Amino acid sequence: MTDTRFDPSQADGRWQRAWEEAGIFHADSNSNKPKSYVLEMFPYPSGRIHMGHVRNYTMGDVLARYKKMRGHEVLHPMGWDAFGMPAENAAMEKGVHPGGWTRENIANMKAQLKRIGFALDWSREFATCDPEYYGQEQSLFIDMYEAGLVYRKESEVNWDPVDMTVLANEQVIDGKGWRSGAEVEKRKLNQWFLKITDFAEDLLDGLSGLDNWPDKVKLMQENWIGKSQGLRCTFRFVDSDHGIEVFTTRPDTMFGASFVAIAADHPFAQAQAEHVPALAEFIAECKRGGTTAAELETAEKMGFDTGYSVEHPLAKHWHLPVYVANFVLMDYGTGAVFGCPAHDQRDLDFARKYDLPVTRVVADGDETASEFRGDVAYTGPGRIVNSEWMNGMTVDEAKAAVIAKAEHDGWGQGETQYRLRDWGVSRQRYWGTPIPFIHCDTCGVVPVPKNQLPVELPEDVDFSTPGNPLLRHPTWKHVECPGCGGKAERETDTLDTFTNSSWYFLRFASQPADKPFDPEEVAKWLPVEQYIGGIEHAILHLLYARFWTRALQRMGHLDFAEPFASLFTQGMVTHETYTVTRPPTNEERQIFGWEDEAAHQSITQYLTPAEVEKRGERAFWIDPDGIEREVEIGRVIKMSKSKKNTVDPDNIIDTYGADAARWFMLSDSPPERDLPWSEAGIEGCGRFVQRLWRLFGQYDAGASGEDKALTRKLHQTIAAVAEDIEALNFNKAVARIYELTSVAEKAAPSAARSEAIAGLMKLSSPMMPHLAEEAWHRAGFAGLIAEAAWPDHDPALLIEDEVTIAVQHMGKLRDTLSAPKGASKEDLEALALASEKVQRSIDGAEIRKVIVVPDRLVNIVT
RNA sequence: GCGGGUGUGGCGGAAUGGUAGACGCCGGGGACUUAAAAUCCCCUGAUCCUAUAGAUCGUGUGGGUUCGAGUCCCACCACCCGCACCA
Repeated sequence: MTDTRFDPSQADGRWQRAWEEAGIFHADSNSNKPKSYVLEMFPYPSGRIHMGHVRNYTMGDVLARYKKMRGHEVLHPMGWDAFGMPAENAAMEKGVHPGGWTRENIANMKAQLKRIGFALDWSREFATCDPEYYGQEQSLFIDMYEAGLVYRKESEVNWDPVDMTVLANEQVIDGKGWRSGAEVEKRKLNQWFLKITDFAEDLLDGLSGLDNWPDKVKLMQENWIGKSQGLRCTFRFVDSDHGIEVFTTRPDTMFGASFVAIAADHPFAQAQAEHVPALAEFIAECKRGGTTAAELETAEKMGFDTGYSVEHPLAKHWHLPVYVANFVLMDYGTGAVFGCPAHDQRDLDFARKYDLPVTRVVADGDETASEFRGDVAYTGPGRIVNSEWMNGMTVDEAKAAVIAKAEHDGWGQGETQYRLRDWGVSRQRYWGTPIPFIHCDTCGVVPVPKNQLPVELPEDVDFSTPGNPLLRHPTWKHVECPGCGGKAERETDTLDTFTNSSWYFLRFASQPADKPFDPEEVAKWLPVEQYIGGIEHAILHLLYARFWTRALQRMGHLDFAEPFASLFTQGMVTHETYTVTRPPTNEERQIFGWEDEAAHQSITQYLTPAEVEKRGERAFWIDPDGIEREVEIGRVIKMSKSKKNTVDPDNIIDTYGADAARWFMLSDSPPERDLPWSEAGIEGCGRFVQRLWRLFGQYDAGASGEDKALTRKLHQTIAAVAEDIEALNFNKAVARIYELTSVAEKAAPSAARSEAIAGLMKLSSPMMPHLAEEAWHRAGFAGLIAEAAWPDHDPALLIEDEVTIAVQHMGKLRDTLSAPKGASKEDLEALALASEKVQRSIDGAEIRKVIVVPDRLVNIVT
């Protein structure tokens, strides 16, 4: 290795070994230093590390290394969210075992992570598919059951009648199973649920204390929990004691009601369907199509008139028709609503379609007419009109009045509802945590005794036939009942993988063999000081983790409620897409049957960045026949296999080294925004690594002499980089380091310059640790820079003594002047008026006002 | 449909209501070299122009508040993300 070029292929591995041998990233829970727990969302072992992982873990790594330099004892662990569907898909497609496939992926990805030089405590590594982990999860699940937080109920799933399996929403494409292509049915199964709704109010309240969470995440969780206050009331069938219970958040619009609508799976609809074939058919129609909220709500509004009528609670003689409607959800409220078309868009769409009355009951400004025109509902505030005794009230007054009347007259009561639903955790799949329960004809549902945990997954499973392998396994499910000793069967559902990620951060802090965690050890590290991950987890994962932590607190396992003190959600790594349009090959013509068709004379395919040669603004591809074709450069979008716009981190590290890749991940884009990957960008980072290396080589311990300007710049940079890293503004810290590098390069040799160079080694070491170690060592410093202290800065040097004053005339910049820091307003005004350029602009006009902002600006108003 | 976000040069972006474009990339010009690579230096928002100077315009669109708006307010447009069995 020569001194003029930094060689990452040698240095990276050498320093990674040095760190490992010195064990400097092992977190010592008995240390009396202040503790920092830095955590990035652990990866699913899909096979290869992708750039999104690199970005995520580089951010956490910079913070972890920085905290260590600031004298903290840092816990920075890594593990594997190892259960999930891709492993079962691989088993079906490639005939491999999900466990073997997963273990192999973990080994590969771990090797990849190690090459990037992350400051991780690998001694705490685990995978959620380890029986030592999921066995403890089973134990916690049983605790939750005993605490009344687990229950079973019927719930609908997507059922593929050909593959005989439950499908995830993402496996349902246009209402059909992704593999079989069969029409997906909705089927009811008895499933396990966690009572997250018990904590709805608590989870909502807790958000206000999360000062270091992004507002957008808190807002999304707030909307997800969806607290609303309203009225639950009964609309009685005409001449009957029975009725339909309705929940509404708009009791103020009750006099505008024109129909009652119930969900397709509402008990009354179900009961009627038994003797009304047309209704049964309508309900079946509603059941076709997807189950996702987006699909339900964008579907065309459809209704079925049951022929029944109900009495309006405020006017018995007033009868409303009862419809079954596809836009009413059984999961929310009571599964029934009253429709007030004038003031709700969905109700209006429905009323117009079925020609129902539309009556205005809230004034839209001066518009009070009872007849409502147009197809846009009025949902704003206003006075109540056309509503008998409520006329003139505000919306809020009317809400309170109706609730009070309902409670007084006994036909309803005020109620708080949440949009949040209980969490269905049953999955009819193999590769997950087995639910530790046993079904006995005599004793019912019985938990597996804790001394029999873990309930391990059987290894000998077969994926060649459809259905859940646990259900089909010849022996696994047959057990003795722990209660009566009779014949019984294991539960064959497994837990949703979100349960695995709902407490892993506790297990990193403490992993005893005989219990899920040791509360005292956990208390030393938790809550996580900084959690970093993708915005896609803003709701589900983060809400479930908050829920588990609260549940564990309620059960006495923990004494805190919030797991993550600070949260940061980073953006995605994106890349251009490349497509080429070419004639089909003979083989393709045969496959698609296009031998003679003129219509199919070309095929458009995606190309990977590696296949494309870029020349300036254009791009080209040599096809298999050696013909060069122009490539169309498409939009910059998230890296994904299907669009082939991915870049493999291993290739980047081979070419540029780990530090260049890390530097790129931190440069330019703010961390919360998307980062567009480009070849030019990584090349620039590679050049900067070498540039720093040359500068570091000029460190001279024997140099003497001052350089006040450089020293000032160094101290300003130390303070700014620290501030930027703590705020996770890595792109700004990077810009600061570029600036100091440029200044130091140009400075003449001096003791101050050597100090600046040594300072730069430290400032850049969290980002480019291998380069920094190598330079530190070459400069003759003892020890590892990873263990060095962050440099101090002198606050006095942060203040400039000369400032530039902008001079404006009517808000437009006319001149800039230099003035001493802290100059008086009078002096600045005089200085500004003395400017020839300013005088030319004023051109003799009368000066009406002069605004002076000390140390910044003078604005002259004429 | 509901919820959340983003929008500034050719590109990524910077800017406590106070000099818009820091820093990086791309591009152009030059130095060094037999040459190339590497490196270094200079220029680089648009338009006008009598060109080392000067003027006008310019932060998605249209309004507003203010001495002064990328930043605050109102309305709109475009794009992206999430929507409960993907992780």
